[in-house]
Amino acid sequence: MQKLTLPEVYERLFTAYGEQHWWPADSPFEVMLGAILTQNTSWQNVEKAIANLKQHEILHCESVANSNLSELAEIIRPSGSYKQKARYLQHFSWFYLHHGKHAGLIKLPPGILRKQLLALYGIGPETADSILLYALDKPVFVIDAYTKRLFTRLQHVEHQPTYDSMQRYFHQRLPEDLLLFQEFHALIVEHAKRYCRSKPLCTQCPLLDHCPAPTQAIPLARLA
DNA sequence: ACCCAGGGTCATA
DNA sequence: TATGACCATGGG
Repeated sequence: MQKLTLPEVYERLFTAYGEQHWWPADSPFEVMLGAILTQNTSWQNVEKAIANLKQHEILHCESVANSNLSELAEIIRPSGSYKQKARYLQHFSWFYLHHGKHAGLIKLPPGILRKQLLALYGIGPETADSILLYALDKPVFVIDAYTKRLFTRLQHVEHQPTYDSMQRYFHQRLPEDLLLFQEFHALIVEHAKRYCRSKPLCTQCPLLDHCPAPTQAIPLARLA
């Protein structure tokens, strides 16, 4: 059993699952809010929160920035951790309203912009990179718990890799291609949904013959 | 009843 | 630096 290269893994996932059409949203701002709302939360619950925001017609940075905090919290309640996330959304919306949307901040180099995002309350590395990749079209690879689990399992990295080391691994081995980065991460998530702990890897897994212990699930919590 | 979800912050040692 | 508690809804 020899190790698959990253392009080979991508090819297999793409062949198995096809285009994923990420990120599902009507505007870049909706992508940004979705990236915050989906923190440790199923996308199904995020959809409910976004539907509520649309129904109240406040899915704009001016509206969220100026909304009443407790009312905003109730509107996004289905997404869980709703009081925290209401603050996150409002902080981000203020930032985007005053420094992003009309100022030239989003034209800054990705590395500079990434630091600006990371300085915001409620935005960590994965959320920042999701915003950069899917809302602002910057070629930045997104690392999540699924990515860590899969590529630990495929013996590309050691146990408990850090976010930055994992990201460097992908950046060094893949061409800097926006659409590739967008599609690859979406495919990893789709793969994880099909082969998660409750649904062990089976004979239809496109990576089965290169997985050393396919039926042995690694708890996500151990890969944080 | 438990575990998890397209994480992040904060207090503690 | 490295764990652990906490956030909190909804589905399996």
